[in-house]
Amino acid sequence: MEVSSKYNPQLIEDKWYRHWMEKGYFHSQPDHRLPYSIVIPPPNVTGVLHMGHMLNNTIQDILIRRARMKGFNVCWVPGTDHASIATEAKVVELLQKKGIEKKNISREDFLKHAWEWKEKHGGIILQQLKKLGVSCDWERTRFTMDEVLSESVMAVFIDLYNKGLIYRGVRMVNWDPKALTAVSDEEVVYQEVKSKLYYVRYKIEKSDNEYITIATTRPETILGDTAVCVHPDDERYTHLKGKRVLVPLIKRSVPLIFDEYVDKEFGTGALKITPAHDINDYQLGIKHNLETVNIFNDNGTLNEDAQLLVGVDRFKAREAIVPLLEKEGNLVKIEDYVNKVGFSERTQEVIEPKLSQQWFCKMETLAQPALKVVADDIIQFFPEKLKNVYNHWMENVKDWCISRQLWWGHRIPAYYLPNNEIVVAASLEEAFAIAKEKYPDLQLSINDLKQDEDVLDTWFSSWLWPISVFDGIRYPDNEDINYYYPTATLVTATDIIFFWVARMIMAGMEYRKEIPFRHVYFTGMVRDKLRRKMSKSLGNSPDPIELMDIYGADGVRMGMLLSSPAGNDLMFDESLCEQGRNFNNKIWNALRLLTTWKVDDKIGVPAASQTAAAWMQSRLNQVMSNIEDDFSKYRLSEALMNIYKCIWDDFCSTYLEIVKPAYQQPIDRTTYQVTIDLFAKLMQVLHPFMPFITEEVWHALKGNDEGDIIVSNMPEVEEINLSILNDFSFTMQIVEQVRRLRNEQNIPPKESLKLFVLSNDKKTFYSEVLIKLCNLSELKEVSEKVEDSLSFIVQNQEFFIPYQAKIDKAEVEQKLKSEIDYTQGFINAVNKKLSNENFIKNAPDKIIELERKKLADAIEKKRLLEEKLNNL
RNA sequence: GGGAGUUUAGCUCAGCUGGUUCAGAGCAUCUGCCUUACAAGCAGAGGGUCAAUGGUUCGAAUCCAUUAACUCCCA
Repeated sequence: MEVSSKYNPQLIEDKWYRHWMEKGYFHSQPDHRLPYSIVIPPPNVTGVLHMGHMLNNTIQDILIRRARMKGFNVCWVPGTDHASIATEAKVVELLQKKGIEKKNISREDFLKHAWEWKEKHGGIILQQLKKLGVSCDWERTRFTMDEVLSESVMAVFIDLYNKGLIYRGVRMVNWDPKALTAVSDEEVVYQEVKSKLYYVRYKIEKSDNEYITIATTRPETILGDTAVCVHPDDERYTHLKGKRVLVPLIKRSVPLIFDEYVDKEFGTGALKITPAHDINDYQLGIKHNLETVNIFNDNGTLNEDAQLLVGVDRFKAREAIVPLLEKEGNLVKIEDYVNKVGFSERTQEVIEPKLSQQWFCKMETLAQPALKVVADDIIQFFPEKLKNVYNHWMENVKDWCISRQLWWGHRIPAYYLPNNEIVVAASLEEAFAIAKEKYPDLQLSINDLKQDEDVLDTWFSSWLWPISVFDGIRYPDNEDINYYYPTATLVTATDIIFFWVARMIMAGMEYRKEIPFRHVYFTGMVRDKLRRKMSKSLGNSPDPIELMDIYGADGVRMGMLLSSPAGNDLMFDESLCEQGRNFNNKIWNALRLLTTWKVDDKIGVPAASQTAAAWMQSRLNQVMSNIEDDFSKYRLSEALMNIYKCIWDDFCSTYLEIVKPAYQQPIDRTTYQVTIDLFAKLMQVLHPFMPFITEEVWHALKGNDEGDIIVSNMPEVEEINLSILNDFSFTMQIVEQVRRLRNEQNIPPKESLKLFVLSNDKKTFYSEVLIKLCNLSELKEVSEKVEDSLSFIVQNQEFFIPYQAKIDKAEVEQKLKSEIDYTQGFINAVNKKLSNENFIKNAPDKIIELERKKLADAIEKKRLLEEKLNNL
């Protein structure tokens, strides 16, 4: 049969994915086996597949497939989250294109459009993931707004409210004037921007012509100033104690206050205070009992209370106020300045600190158990260093603003009564029943109850994910949750350690009294090779689907994994995928070689093949044992590199070259079978990394009767014969020397050579392997040096190849001399060490013994080199 | 401003509780090969003052201190 010399992934990947699905291998039900479960970090319904998902899901699939082959009952739950802000923004935009304004339609109509959008676009990313080969249990696909998950969110809200852990209050929140909603502290991204520092003078009230000059980056907020503050120790201002100042333009009289909060060195040492529009000012306002003047509308324009520039956008106002101040003569100067400004992660809009009524979740009591399980290593982080980050946040945790002024999401189950009391309940009817009982005098009708207009932060559903996907909130004792929880490993990105990981742990401890996962594997950020984040706007992110078309899913999986230790950013480069593709091709060609072999039952096993098989078996076991260790430490790229080298170098370049029969010659039955078994085992070890090609090769090797590799049993580590490994490695060192000399002397591989060994205290090597790999016509021991030959030394054993060499005597002499020098230097160093009394006294015997052996070996080596030099 | 982390070959990274010739791997580079599985390949080679300085030690890439550069988190 003619098989292409180039591997073509297109032909097989879809086929095997369909096959696995048809066989139902991805689906899991609780049974007697040990469970191994993972919940996917739910991608956002607005998203399309990007390189971060590729990395994250490749890792999960590797863990899942390996666990499956190790006999666990494996369950990987896929799903998506509803992404309040992002989705609402998309839907608003879509409606705008159709000429519909959100404010002109009802909540119900808006939600209809949103659901429509979700049904149409929400599943794209999961479909795309299938091409990558992910073995998720698709029958369990969940969405954070599914009925089960929504009811879970409601139940948790009500429960926490009843426990007093959820409250409503006026706080300074991060307001997104574009999305018209509050966002949490974690959703604010601080970035350095070039701005200006404006120096403005405020007149001292009841003085003739005395002023105090402040510095500010936000002159438009002057209109909301209710104080000016200086440091109590600042001598420049002590004489102003008890005075009041006049706010420019509006001439509002405000107190001059003294507080240590002020940095004397910054600007003029005098700070204007706007409690409604800055978090620090707000706190000072409370402390000093200041008035609060809110000058902004929700959309960031100035309101009536600003008195000036009413209706003007805050950034326009910043420009517009300058000439006004100038005209009034109170603008002292303007300087260039760089400061950090908070942007909304979702809309990129500059965040406006704003006082508003919001719902909060108290964190402190929830944080305690969550801190402890990580501190005690009941949950382990990979890499461990992220424990620090986690602890630091948890120890300083602030209450979580959980309300969002949006429609798409879980509507807060709080109902307001005409007397301004609040009832929290799962439904209007329940709330009504409670209200009636609580306030019988009110004569309530159900229409008197008004539900809160806001929805909950998306993370308020995500933090329940490991429980709610198994319906463990509504039915805490159901079979699924009891079996699959806690999950094995969470694979996620470092940047959502607070958003998500920390809160999931809190929710787990609160609602299951148990951790949600044992291990957390943090992936880094996928960057381009210039270390820039991959982003749509930079256009530096390759399209994953296209990549898989070019290199195959297996190739891309390898590319993702090659250089991504846990927690490290991954500098992605397409050439990594190319390496993956090349590896696939290598495997493919090894398979092609096997298919060309004719088996002859009559021939015996050649000695070289027997040796090669024994060695390869030990070697494979050694590699598998290393991989076992790698996995226990989540060193996945190391594990992949180990199997990569084992297949390419050990199996293909060495083993196959030894057992390969001469051209058109048959192979013996035993070697053939051993080779197939070895190859199949290698495929099993590789399968979690490269599911498609390994399934294909497995079937080509074993036919279809032995089942599929995906559900085969991962081979166990068996005996590792170290003496075979050592002797073989010595043998290969000899092979390398012979090849090197061939290279140097331009001796073609087809020309056979003789090799003579000087028989002194000889080390064991495999002559049959030497004969085959070096193309030797003769290999024998000699008692004396061989004249007219090429010679080399391996581990103090001298070898000769009779050959009329074209040798540059001077060059060889030079080389030998420098090697002798190096060896002498080494001898001196070891001697010095050994003659040091303190070394002999303090070092362990084992080390001293080693040093003595090093010395003896080096002396012998030097003797041989000198001999060689003399013989030239 | 507070905290954490990183710095080893051209690139991306290993190097555990100091001790084998410990300075490693993959890729890239160079040289020679279309050797009947594979040029997406084969064989071989070169390449590093382990960021800098000082200290501890018989012995430091590894431990400590200081400095520098970069990265991230928090305010």
